[in-house]
Amino acid sequence: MPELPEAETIVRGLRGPLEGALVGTVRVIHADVLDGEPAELARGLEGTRITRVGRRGKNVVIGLDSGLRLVVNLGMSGRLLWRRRDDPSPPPSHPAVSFGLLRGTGGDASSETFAPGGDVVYHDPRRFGRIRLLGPGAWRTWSRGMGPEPLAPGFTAGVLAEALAGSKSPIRSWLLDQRKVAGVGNIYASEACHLARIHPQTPAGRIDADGTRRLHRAVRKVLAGAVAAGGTTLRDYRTAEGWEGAYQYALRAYGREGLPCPRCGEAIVRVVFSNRSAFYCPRCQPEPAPAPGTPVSGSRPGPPPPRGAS
DNA sequence: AGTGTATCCTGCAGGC
DNA sequence: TGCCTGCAGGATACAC
Repeated sequence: MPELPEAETIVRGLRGPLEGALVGTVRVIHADVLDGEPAELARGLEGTRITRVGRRGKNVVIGLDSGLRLVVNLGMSGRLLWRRRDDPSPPPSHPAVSFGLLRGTGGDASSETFAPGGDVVYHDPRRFGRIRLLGPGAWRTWSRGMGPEPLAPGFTAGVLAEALAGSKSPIRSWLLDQRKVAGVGNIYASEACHLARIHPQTPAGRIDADGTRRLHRAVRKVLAGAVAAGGTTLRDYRTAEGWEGAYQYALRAYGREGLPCPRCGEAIVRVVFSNRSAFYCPRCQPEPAPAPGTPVSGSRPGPPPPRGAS
């Protein structure tokens, strides 16, 4: 579910209430979302101070004054909700983990007093999400295993071109690989390909220089636009405050099978590969030219050529 | 290096 | 209304 824009929106909503607060009691309702043991999580969190809330790819990262980081991957249906103590709305229906927060109420550093401020609730009906507590070394290893942040200044068209080179993977699948670029999921992969006028099954390494520039611009424009809209709510996603995003109204291709392409009016097509749907416009995003040596599509020349014939 | 399949789960929409 | 099937924003392991 949540991709980079959704994680970013959640992070922005959590910063105010979380940064500077002390973690109170940790409750684990469904231990299967944890990487470790519930007691381990409680030991690592309780009594520590949250120093900053950030993001890496699709993951929400909560930094603690102990040097540990709580890394939350929301999977398909995860939500990270902030609930004030006096929130009258019904509690989340599928809490998996929650922890209370204590806020300073005054006094100097040695006599500071704290009061309960509310709860952070990790809600996840399908429980595909993962919560892990990483020390500095494990964090570095984990973060280095992930590709560049597509909205960071360092992610240039040149960087993208270099990463694409040599890959035979369809560009939609390539974009979903978190080791290549961090944070792109199935919605924004389809959207970026549409905006860049690149067929989702184009081999990544065969996108030319102009196509690479278009794709680079498209990835950033789509992600930044979705961040500005507060993310895309199709069903599960909510902000930290429980609100829906608005980018679903701006989608150009994803989920729009049979509807007109906003650019040319042709009906959007859905194709399934690598077990996931991709949506594209067959007119704006033409089939990639066949690789050199590939027989022309449609001609079935009977028996394949003998081995070594080429 | 790639692809397809299965797996982890629940909820929801659609067909009958 | 109930039952069934298929589908869903992710990540990973496996066989080929």
